[in-house]
Amino acid sequence: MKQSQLIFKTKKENILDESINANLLIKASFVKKLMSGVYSYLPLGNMVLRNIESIIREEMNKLGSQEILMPALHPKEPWEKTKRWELKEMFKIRDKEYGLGWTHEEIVVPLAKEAAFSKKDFPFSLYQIQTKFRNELRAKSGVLRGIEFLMKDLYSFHVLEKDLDVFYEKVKKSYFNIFKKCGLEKKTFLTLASGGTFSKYSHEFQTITEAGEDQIYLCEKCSLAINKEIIKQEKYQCPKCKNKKLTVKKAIEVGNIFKLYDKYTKPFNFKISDKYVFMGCYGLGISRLMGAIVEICHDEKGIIWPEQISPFNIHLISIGKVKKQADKLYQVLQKKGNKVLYDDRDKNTGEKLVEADLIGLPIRIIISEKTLQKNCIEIKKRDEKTIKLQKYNR
RNA sequence: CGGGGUAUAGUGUAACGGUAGCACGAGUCUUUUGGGAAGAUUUAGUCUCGGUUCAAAUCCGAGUACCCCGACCA
Repeated sequence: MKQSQLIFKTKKENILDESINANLLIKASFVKKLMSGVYSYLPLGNMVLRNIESIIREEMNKLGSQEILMPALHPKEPWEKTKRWELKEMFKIRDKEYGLGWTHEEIVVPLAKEAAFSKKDFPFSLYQIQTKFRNELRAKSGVLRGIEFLMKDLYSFHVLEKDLDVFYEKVKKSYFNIFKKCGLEKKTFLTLASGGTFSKYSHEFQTITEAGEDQIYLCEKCSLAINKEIIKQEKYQCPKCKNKKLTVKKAIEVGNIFKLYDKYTKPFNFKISDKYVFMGCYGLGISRLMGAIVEICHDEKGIIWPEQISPFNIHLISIGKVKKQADKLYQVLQKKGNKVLYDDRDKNTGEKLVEADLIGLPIRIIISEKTLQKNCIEIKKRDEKTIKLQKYNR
């Protein structure tokens, strides 16, 4: 894509009173804040979301899960069955007869019940990538905590409890594959959290960052983390290896998985051979992941996108009067299968370089009169300081 | 949802109850072209509703929005 055609341009001014992710994403025009906790995703930001989605889809499909898309607009009745209609998370609209979905157990359980009648149908799982609405009265921290946000939610159904256990463990692994591709693997920890009334533990996936709103207690021995709720029950020791030296860190919860057992299959009377179906749910905040990536992957100059997340892999920048040669190089790079953002604008060099660092694509290629004199182009990785010259015959 | 604060142009700010100004940004043109360059020129604002007053950005009331602390959450 030619940068001259990018409608939303980077901003020079810093945004005050905002988190790092909001400042950088707004400044580089990946997002635009519409109101507190609600953002528009502009072309570059939208590309990032799509990239995160495709990483997730790949992993979900490996789990054998099938993708569906449920409505965001829900009727009151199923929520009354589970006694969750009155929870504060629900945005109620149209004389409070409809609600905007903040999770989808109430919709997916009746859906699954209609489809699965015999033991042969099990186990199975369904997932969706969809906009959720959650009536947080205090949205903050940029895209880390929206009242409207993009989420992947996966629901699994099992006749046997041990099948639920097996699937649950598979999801854990699959989530770590996702975090790895998102460049968050070193900072993201499996965290023990309360399972609510129906199981001892659930698991959160917490990414360590100063922007995080949670505190986790990290066991350096077995890299398990424990959240605030659990730490008191466990008397300040690691439940796994009994280590008492725990480090407190600020973190953001990017995912949460629960064994729900029959909590939601019971109210909807979803049974196979007279026993309630076992269920698990597995959430992953996609827009929140985007924010977490920015919080982790940036320097004082701007964002440093991990390869698989970046909207483009190459930022081609022309300096000076080399339009013909640069246009040609743009074509050549694309033909080799690269996704290229081509800064073809007639702008001051400094501005182009500063903007490139801000936007944060993994590889920067410069073509200028200077490099062409040596029959070269200049290649620099965003996360490295060294500049390499590479032979290039125009 | 509890507590506190703020509201003037895209952003940041100024104006005693008496002419809404400055800087940055953005647009156009020219020059410049290896780290947000220079000149010329243009653009745009008092959150909403009500009250007090000869006169309100300024004082008062209500609403709304935003920010901060807490609670909750992907």
